[in-house]
Amino acid sequence: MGRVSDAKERLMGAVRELIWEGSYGSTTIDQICEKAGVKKGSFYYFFDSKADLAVAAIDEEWGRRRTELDSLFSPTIPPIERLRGYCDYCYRVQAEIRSKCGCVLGCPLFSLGSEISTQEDRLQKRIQEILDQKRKYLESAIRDAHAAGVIHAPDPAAKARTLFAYYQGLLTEARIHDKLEILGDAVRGTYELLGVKGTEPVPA
Amino acid sequence: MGRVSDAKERLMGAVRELIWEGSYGSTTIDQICEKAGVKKGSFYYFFDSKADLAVAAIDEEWGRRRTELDSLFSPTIPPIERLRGYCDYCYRVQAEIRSKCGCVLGCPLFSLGSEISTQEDRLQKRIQEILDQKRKYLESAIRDAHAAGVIHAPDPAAKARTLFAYYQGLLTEARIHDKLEILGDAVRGTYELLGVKGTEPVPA
DNA sequence: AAAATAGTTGACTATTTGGTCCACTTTGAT
DNA sequence: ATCAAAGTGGACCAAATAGTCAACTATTTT
Repeated sequence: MGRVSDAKERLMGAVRELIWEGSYGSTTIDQICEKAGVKKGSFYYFFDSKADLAVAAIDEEWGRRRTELDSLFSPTIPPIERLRGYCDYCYRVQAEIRSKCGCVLGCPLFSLGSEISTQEDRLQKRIQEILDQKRKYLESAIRDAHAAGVIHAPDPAAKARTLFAYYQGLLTEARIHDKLEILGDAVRGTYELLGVKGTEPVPA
Repeated sequence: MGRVSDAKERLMGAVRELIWEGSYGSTTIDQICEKAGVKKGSFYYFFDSKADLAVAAIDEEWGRRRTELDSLFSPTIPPIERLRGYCDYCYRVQAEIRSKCGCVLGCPLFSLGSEISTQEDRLQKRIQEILDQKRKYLESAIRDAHAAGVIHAPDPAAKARTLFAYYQGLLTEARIHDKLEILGDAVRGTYELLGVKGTEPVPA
């Protein structure tokens, strides 16, 4: 089968880091190659373009994230607990990245999706799909919470869209302001938004 | 006083459009000059760099937006009405841009801020400041609403952060998915998030 | 061991890009 | 009318960038 190599994986890792820490537009193929320790010839042996690499890199990463989310959103966990656990998870991820890179970086998919929304069609499509899948986790937790009578959410899909927008907004604000504390509001915001019973304002 | 020119303004307009329609990283100085109908020599006569131009362009635009927001958030308007009016305004702006450019483009500041968060310090600072100012409109409407007894929000700053994150999340989703309808949820989301009385779920 | 497969390398090209320079032109003020 | 300030044009440069290619090397299969 000829010689084997992990250059492909190194390239995917490199582009992920560079885009997340900087931006898609500001990362060059030369930079990616240097970070991955791979020559340009090899880059073009594996990929056709930066966009092509980005798609592969995102897919690979999503595979990993998905299993983490599967366990965070396990139906064995009470639905509101799942959301709380997800908030904690996001906080932990950002805290980790900050201690490693010195910056809060937010959600790589959301930032990238926003950046290239009018360019790179293939990449954009993939990002949309993955974000849609992520929203499903929230939707199902919300539906279960409604079924359990913990919240009132007759339209779980709509609620999930709202909650998802809020989460992504928070993460992006955390990136823009480089402030981890911003994410500290996530759980409270979730409860407010869903009107979780027991934490509601005292009715007037 | 020598000759006068609007080349400076044309450059600011051009960079705003290019960044909004594409991204900061993908717009080049040559492109900006071409769109503005200005030669590079003149560009560098007025500005030191792309980042320098971007700061000026943002400031200029913010001056205009601010007066619009001032009237949308006039204290003479009932607070919840202000928020509803703002949602409508956002929708109109996006609908307009879509019919002009063919795409929903979201909030230029938020997208830009997310893109360059780890680069271009001066620009980033300015974006943070303006976003902070925008949040103040929400904060004051929320405070007034609380005072009027229309909502329960003992910490208006916190509520404003939550609502702002939600709005920005929605706008960015609208950009990412190029879907205007996403913004149709804004008013409902606002009411849910603030627990506006009269639209609350029936208590169990 | 040979052959086929898989991956590497670095030198190379063409283009784009940011940035400079300065002679030139237009305009308002005197 | 003239002079200085304000702005323009475009040639020019160096560096960065995307992308190509053919010769080379390492590994597995037969």
